[in-house]
Amino acid sequence: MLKLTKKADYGLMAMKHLAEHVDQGACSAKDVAEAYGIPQEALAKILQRLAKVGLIRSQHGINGGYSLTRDPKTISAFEVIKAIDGPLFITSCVTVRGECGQSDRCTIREPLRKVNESIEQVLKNIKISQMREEPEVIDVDKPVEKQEVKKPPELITIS
Amino acid sequence: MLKLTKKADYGLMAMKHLAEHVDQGACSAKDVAEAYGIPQEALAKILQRLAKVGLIRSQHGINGGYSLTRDPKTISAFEVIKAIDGPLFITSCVTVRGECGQSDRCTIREPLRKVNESIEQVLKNIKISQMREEPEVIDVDKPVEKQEVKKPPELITIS
DNA sequence: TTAAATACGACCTAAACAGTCGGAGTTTTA
DNA sequence: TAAAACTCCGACTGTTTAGGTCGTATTTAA
Repeated sequence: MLKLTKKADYGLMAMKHLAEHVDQGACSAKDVAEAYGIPQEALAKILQRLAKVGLIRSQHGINGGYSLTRDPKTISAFEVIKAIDGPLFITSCVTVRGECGQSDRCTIREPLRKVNESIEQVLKNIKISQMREEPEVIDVDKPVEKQEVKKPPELITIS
Repeated sequence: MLKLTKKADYGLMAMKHLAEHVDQGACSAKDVAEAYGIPQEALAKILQRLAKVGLIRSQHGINGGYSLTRDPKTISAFEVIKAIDGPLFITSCVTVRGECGQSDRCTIREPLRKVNESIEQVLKNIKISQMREEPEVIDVDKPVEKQEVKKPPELITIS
């Protein structure tokens, strides 16, 4: 279905939360979990993985928690997702060795690899600091004309 | 993990196969399955779904099978994947109604929706007729300098 | 020392994925 | 025209994986 896991979702939310609270020291997993209604233990495990790869640092004990190690402007969604879900491949065929389980000549491997690269670039280009909820409300019942015209700089090309 | 299902993989392979054999009438599910080592019945079901949405037409009886209904230049990977796996959303939050199960204010919904749109565009821009295996061999052991510079027109921007 | 927090592993449940089976519908051919 | 050969079609079943829970150990500040 080509969708992100919930863990990755949670991780992105947590990273954004940490980015918005850099001034007030570390945030505990409990705080973040309660803020968004995420199961505490599940989030804790995610934060541990983010800490393991160095995206955030952990602080034990009272008033401990997690805090960013870098400027949120420099942290991409790709890094976060990769840390949580592992390397993301659009298809099971596309591995490092490029071995297709079923057939020797899966004829669509190379084109899909390019698509994969494109998606990686999209995710690499969006930073934690950019992830702000726009106040725009999208009403699906009353079709607004301008709704789809609002993103001229969003330009995608594939060779 | 953000990966395609095998069914979508199979579907794309089959569509490409049909595109390459438009001149010789319909191809049976058996033929396609044997050509790529795909379980026959599994592929049959996929082809059925593609037929249901009108991307291909089915023909019963001897010498029957499936054939494209449109020019492969006009069929995008997005259409095929959507027909097989259903509407693809990068995150479980992003539904039509935009309701996040856990929390009322999942603060990353809008940014991820944009990413989702970008990925859709990538998949819409690649057509079945374009999916050809390039002869270029990528050797991961011997790092080639030019390897990453080979795609200047592959340009992606996100606002 | 105690309370509050992370760290880490094992375990369980539910849902989606991957594949299989028998049945229904067409076309051919004798 | 009727049976046989070939194909599509839809329901069904195992297996994997994601998502979440629990328990315990470790660290730190008050």
